Amino acid sequence: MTDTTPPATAPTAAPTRRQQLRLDTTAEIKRVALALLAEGGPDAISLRAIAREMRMTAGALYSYYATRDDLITALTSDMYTALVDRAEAARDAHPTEAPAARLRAWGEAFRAWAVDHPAGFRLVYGDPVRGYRVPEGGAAPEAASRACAGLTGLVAAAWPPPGADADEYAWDDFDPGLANLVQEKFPGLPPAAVALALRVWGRMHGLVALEVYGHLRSQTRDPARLYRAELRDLARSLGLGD
Amino acid sequence: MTDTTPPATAPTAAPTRRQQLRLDTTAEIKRVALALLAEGGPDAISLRAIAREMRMTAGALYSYYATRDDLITALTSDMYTALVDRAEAARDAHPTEAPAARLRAWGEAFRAWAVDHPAGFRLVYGDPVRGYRVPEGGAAPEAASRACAGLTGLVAAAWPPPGADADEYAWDDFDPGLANLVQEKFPGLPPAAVALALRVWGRMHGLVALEVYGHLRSQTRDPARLYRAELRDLARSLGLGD
DNA sequence: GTAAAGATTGAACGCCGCGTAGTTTCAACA
DNA sequence: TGTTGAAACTACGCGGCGTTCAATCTTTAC
Repeated sequence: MTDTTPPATAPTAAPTRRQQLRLDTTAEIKRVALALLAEGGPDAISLRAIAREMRMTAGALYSYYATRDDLITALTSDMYTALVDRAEAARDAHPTEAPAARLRAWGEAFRAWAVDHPAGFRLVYGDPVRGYRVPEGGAAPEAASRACAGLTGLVAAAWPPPGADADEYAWDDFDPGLANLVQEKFPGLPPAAVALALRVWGRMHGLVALEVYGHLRSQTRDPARLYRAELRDLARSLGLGD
Repeated sequence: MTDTTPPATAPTAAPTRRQQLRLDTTAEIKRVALALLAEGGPDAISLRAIAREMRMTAGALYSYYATRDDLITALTSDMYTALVDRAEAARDAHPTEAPAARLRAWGEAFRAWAVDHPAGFRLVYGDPVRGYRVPEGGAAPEAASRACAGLTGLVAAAWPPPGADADEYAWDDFDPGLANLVQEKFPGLPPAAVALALRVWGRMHGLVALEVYGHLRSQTRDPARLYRAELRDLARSLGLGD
């Protein structure tokens, strides 16, 4: 019964059973960490708590993540990517001919995700975990670029907006990566569109951040309604019909 | 030389030298805590760190604040009050006849304060310190009400806005305290104005929050310019001339 | 079947936090 | 001058954290 042993000619290509288990455990660590995050906020993510939840010891986790910050970084990337995925999907549920609907869908998805995952929102947009230092590169900046590009696309569909921006912007007013991405995907679009996209981002972010951090709930009982009105106003200000 | 000793008829009214020293120390504790906050963020506020800085021991601080949370509460109130003070002062530097200038001054002051005191901004609007539970009443909610009322006043000066809100709002859609305050200060103003004020708040908050948490600095090199444009747009959307 | 490689343990280290005693210092007051 | 009482100090207790390391168990490979 040993004649069918797979040839060891491709030591790295074969997904060994061991590697599979390793992947599963890695995924479970992240899943547990996210659950802890959702329950107790960013500070609840501790290696010991994760290990406790998984009936392991804290030291064992070091086989999977070299350090706690690496784990946090992975979590942040996952959350950010999930958020952008959801926003893009919501946007793409509407045809290109309905730019207003696409814009509003993006905004509503942004808020819905934040309300569904308040701790994730804090992880991505708020104070990171105590003692955590944000690394330079990685997947999180990539997700941010995706978000900016997506918003710029929504702005591009409405370009030029009615209130013509008298301000002049240059491409090097922005992050080179983002500028290149936009110039490539939307040729002919002026840099002022990126500025407008960032403002749109801020406008979508404001009410959601206030709500997630509990500052709206003590003032009004229906933040969703406020946000809907804000999005309607936003689309209108971009010259997109209702 | 003892005949001029102040009469001890008012034992509680006389600010004893001892009480004075106590007040001074209390103030110094807050000052040191704010310095730590500015340097190391909200999590840097610990009784031990404060005591270290003041060449004291942590236990001694318990003579001044019953618990750490009380100190945090006091700090938050101070910061929030300072923010609203600054916004109100900036607004009042312009005459009532220039509502657009008043609105923009409020917004610019809001951002300027946040950029000057990023840690304070996080303390007020972001994640509070680890393990800290926001108390029910106190000065912080009062400052929030002041902020809302101030914004409502700015909205009232532009009422009704051009894009007539078709939405109907009722007074009990909002916090009773805020509703009463607004009805008292601006009689005749419909509740929809409060909704608009909250949206204005969110709009001012969005870009500032992104900037303070570092999400804007990696995208553009001049957040102030974006914010200025946003405020201009905001005033325009309220029907206030430039 | 056995030996290598990997995964996991358990204990330990060092650090930090909040909060509570009991004791000592020292300035204000009579 | 002696008394008093607040403020500060020392010393704990308790808990949690990230991280390391030798030893042990388990799976894989030959």
